[in-house]
Amino acid sequence: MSIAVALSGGADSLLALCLLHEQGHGPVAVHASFLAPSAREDRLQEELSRVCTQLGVPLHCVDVHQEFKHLVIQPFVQAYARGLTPNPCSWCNRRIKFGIMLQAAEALGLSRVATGHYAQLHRDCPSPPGLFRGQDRNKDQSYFLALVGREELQKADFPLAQWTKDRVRSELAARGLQPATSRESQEICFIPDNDYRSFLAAQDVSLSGPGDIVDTDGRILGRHQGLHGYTLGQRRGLGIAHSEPLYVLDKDMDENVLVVGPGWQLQATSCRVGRINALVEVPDWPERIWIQTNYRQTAGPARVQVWGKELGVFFEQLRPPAPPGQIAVFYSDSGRVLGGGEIHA
RNA sequence: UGGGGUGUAGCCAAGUGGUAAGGCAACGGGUUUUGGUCCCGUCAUUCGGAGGUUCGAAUCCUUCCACCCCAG
Repeated sequence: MSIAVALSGGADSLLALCLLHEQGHGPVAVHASFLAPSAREDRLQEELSRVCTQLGVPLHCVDVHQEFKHLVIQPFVQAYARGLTPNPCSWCNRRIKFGIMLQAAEALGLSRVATGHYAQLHRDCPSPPGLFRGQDRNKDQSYFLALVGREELQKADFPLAQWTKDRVRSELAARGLQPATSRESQEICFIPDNDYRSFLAAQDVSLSGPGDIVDTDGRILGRHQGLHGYTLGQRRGLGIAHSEPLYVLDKDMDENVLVVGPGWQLQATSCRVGRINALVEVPDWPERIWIQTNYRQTAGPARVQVWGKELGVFFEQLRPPAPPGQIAVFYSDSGRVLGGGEIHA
């Protein structure tokens, strides 16, 4: 009955709040600050307070920056130190938005949490809840929600499921509302200037130093500045003049060597996925599923095999390999999220 | 020191008299709630230096310089 709306400051969650309010759900806005207190955060809260007053909706601000640090930032840093390429947004959705924030909402007597995600939730389907791609395929964010547990998704709500991005702004304008933050949320929210390498260097963690860049024959082509600064499939930043573009093919953490090669060598036939979050029990998955390993990537057909706690995924066609640490999401033909997990080596 | 070769942007490189291709790298921008990818744009008034021939030279001539290879 009572529902919390996770209000970030952006346009999407604001419209989600408006919609629930207008539909008579009597929502309560909950804003969680992920970062340590700052003047910027204070201003944001003032803005949100003003907007909520204008709407006539109560606002609660909760400080989750300690939890965010332990559950998102530190795993992010540790993953990079181990040579992985983490996806903090996916874990944030699981652990913070539909973890800590959901708990905070429940503590306030609210039983559900709505967000501004572009994804659809169907409760009337086999083994509910059914998480589906958003109506706006260009803005679909189901990818980032694939790690959220079934129990938590039962308590979720995505009011923008049927919406398209361009309508959101005009609808807000029609209501005389302006998002508190003008910029869309993009890039890693806890990293200034979008410079994750500098951020890592400032952390209390040991990272590998410079080393050789070699081709698949072992010829030394250049130097790298620490393997954490590179990810599988990366092209830019290698600084190697060659007859054709070179991409990162492998990170050898033991030898501290970066292996590069031309684009045609960047092809994979399979991958291993662990830490599976199954939204549909794996035995109930269709024989042929669609795997997506990046937010903006067309999913490709594949078959899966259960290997203990992992899934072996076999692609029908060659696809670019996904870096270990990234999130693989499995879809059905109809765009239902069957589950997600973390890419292993 | 003889003999041969080469010198075009950060790297590779086309261009042999008609007014400097292309690739890579780099940089800038676009797309994007991760990292990346991808797309678009910018990037030599100048061809090792100096003279000369010519209406006109990176391209021909002279000379100097640098580097490489083979002889010694």
